[in-house]
Amino acid sequence: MVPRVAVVSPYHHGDLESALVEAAIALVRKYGPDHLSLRAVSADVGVSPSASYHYFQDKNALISAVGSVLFARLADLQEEAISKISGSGMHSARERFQAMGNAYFKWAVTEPNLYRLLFGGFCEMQEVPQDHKAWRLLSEGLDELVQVGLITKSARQNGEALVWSAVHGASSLIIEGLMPRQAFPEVLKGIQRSLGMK
Amino acid sequence: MVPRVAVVSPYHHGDLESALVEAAIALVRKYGPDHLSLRAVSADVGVSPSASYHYFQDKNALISAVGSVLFARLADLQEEAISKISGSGMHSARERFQAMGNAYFKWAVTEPNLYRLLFGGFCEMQEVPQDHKAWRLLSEGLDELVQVGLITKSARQNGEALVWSAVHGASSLIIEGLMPRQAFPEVLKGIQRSLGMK
DNA sequence: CGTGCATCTATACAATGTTCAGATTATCTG
DNA sequence: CAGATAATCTGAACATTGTATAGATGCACG
Repeated sequence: MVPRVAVVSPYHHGDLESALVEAAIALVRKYGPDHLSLRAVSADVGVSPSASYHYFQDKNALISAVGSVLFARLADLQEEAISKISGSGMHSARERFQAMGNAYFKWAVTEPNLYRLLFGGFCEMQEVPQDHKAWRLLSEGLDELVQVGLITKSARQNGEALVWSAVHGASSLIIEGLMPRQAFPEVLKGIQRSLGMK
Repeated sequence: MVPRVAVVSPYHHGDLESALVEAAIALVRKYGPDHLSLRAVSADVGVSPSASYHYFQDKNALISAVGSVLFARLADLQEEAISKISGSGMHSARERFQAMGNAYFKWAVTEPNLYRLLFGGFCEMQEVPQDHKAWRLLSEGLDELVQVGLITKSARQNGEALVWSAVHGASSLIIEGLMPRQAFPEVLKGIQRSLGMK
């Protein structure tokens, strides 16, 4: 028997669930989604591998939890980028729209492993999140472009699909090395042409 | 010196390298890129797990080999779809262009696991060379649109980036369940608007 | 104070990637 | 055509992984 004195780390962690998620994010960030190990996550938190099964059914469940956290954070980054541009005219509306796309792309290239986990089929995201912040931001951004008269109402219709597809596609192809980084601004211009933006 | 034809010998396989690649493709197709097992691949071919290390440095090398095979096959499918549309007028040029995008998308939705392996960061791919069939088809398709007068020369500039980004992005988002299938035709329309296509 | 319950540990098991020594066969040399 | 040499494959081994099960631990509450 080991003499048991005052233990530094308590038996009950207190907030193990989110601690596991954060540790998983850190490990995916470093080594990629396919090299995420439940045991390494648990060890980083200072807990036995079995402990995580109290909060997540299996490894996939943890990954899915990571996915929704990351998706929310990406939306936060976009919102932050938008909020830095004030004004209500045509100029600032366009800049806000571009800032949204740039924030998305910037996150992809600075955190390719997190991006892969989020959009690479690792986490099961079943529903089309119409009320998700990311979708709301895009939708409201398009609405603003209509309101300030930069695009027509008919060009705006279903604009979300084209915009998200092009921005996501370019980000994905670029971080996988299939396209040069310099292509992204061109894609942004193409999106605006597609919307008939002046 | 050249390895000879496949004489059915229990010990020497004859064409193990490509047999491993084909078996890997079949397994990825079924179970996804992250559940590909070297041992299962070897077992399917009827060979010891160690045998594959004579042809591939490690699991990643096999996956990368699978990747370039798949990329070539995707291009073949696109070429086949294009070749089914004859004629040299504006109408057939547009149809060929659309057929290319549709073939890409169709492959993505019918083989999501292969698509994920190819574009999900599993295989280390270098920047797609200008002389790759997939790039050539896209490039020539855009050139044809200019030649028949469907788009202007200036709108065509760097059109590859926007087209590939949008088609790839839509395919990716749709197979991951983030976008409804029905959004793809809208994206195709958006691409044509972006090119100023009549 | 002690009883119940949520939380965490220990142990075990099968599967995986990978290495290495050796067995088996094909090919070449004399 | 025989024997040597190189190419190809096997077998066993090791560390690491996800996960299941049984038991230990400590908190809240009677």
